[in-house]
Amino acid sequence: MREPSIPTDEHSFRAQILEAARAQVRRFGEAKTNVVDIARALGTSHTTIYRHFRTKADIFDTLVIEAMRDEEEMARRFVETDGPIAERLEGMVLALHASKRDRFGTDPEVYSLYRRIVEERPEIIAAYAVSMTALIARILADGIRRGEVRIDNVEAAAGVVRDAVTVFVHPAHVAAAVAAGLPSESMARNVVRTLCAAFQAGVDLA
Amino acid sequence: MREPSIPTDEHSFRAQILEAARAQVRRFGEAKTNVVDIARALGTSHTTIYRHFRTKADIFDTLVIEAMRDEEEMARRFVETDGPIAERLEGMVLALHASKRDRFGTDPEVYSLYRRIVEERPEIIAAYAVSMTALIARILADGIRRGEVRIDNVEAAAGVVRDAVTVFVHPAHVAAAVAAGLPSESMARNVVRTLCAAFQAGVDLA
DNA sequence: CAATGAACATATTTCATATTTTGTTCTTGC
DNA sequence: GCAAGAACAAAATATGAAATATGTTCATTG
Repeated sequence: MREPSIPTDEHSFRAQILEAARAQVRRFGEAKTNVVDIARALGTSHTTIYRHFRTKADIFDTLVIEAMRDEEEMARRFVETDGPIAERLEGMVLALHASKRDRFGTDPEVYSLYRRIVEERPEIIAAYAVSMTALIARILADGIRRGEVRIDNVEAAAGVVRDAVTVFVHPAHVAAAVAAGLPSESMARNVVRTLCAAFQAGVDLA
Repeated sequence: MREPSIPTDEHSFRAQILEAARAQVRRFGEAKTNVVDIARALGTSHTTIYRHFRTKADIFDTLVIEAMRDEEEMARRFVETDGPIAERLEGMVLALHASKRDRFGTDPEVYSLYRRIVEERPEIIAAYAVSMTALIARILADGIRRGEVRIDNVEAAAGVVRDAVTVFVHPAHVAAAVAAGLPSESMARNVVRTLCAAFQAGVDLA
């Protein structure tokens, strides 16, 4: 047990490093962010940083993984809510989209760090996809229980939702859609409604 | 009228340049492909190339635009075929996916040129999206005529199909899916089936 | 003793300069 | 006269030395 007054307790100091790194990226961009500067911003030396993170890349990876966990948490709220699954799925997809759009608008530098890492670290996005598919599956299972939908293969149906809405949630697409001024919200709503209509009518999936 | 024996007739020479450029990219990659080398491969000087293309970027853009036109042509075959629209849409999406997967496998260097240009030239992909949406709309309209589906807003429905299958057709995603060894074909089939089930049951779209 | 920072080796980036490439213009030869 | 190439200016890129950043080791200090 460490003294609680010392703010360099393991977890909170890690969090401080991550926050400092994010602030640095936000203000100067990823390219101009180095470990020494992150350390200086915290009033320490870079060696100390390396006692908490293996490499600089590890810091950035953790930043992105945490952001994804936040998104999962946000998505989970729609799993744990009551109500028609059409509304919950729509809410979930729109929330995820809005969150990306927001990040892109308010923190472009941090967002482009996310984009780069998502692009070159497939295992991170694969894990995210697995979690998200599980959350969608839980909503769909609720729909079956509530008698709202008829689905013979919940796993496959969840995969369908995940794939069909990827274009509204994937960082690269969101950035492109914002730049192009597309009405992503209504496009996403249409897709989710169509999927739900299918599930209400019943689909046989492989 | 030029002499038919001379192979440097306007259209065919443009085509030759494009072919030489593609071959150069295929063998040495985009980075090591320059206009002088393309010219040398054709036994001419680079000045001659510039009489047919405004810039080097123009050559590459044309290469990509032609590839997209080929894809449109391929997709158009499914518009002009008879049969249940579920089969035609599925065939179209799987064909587009297979075509990308194929290019990626056999011509990785050329494929990565496509990817780069698609990423940084939104207007090219926007035009592609418009054409593709129109083709999808024609298939859906056929479905209405044949009494297979009930759709109040064909344009919106075509947009839904376009967005939902983007993940199986977009170069970046196809590359990632191949690398990850995902069963894209069956995933795509499931999405298309779900969409068709919805259209058969009837959907109201904004 | 346990955490920190100074000192260090290695990798990466930067910066100035040389070289290549792009795109244009002018000349040559048919 | 007109298509093609030589010659050229401007832009981009390669090169190599200097500077900076990353990651490790080890001595220090509280």
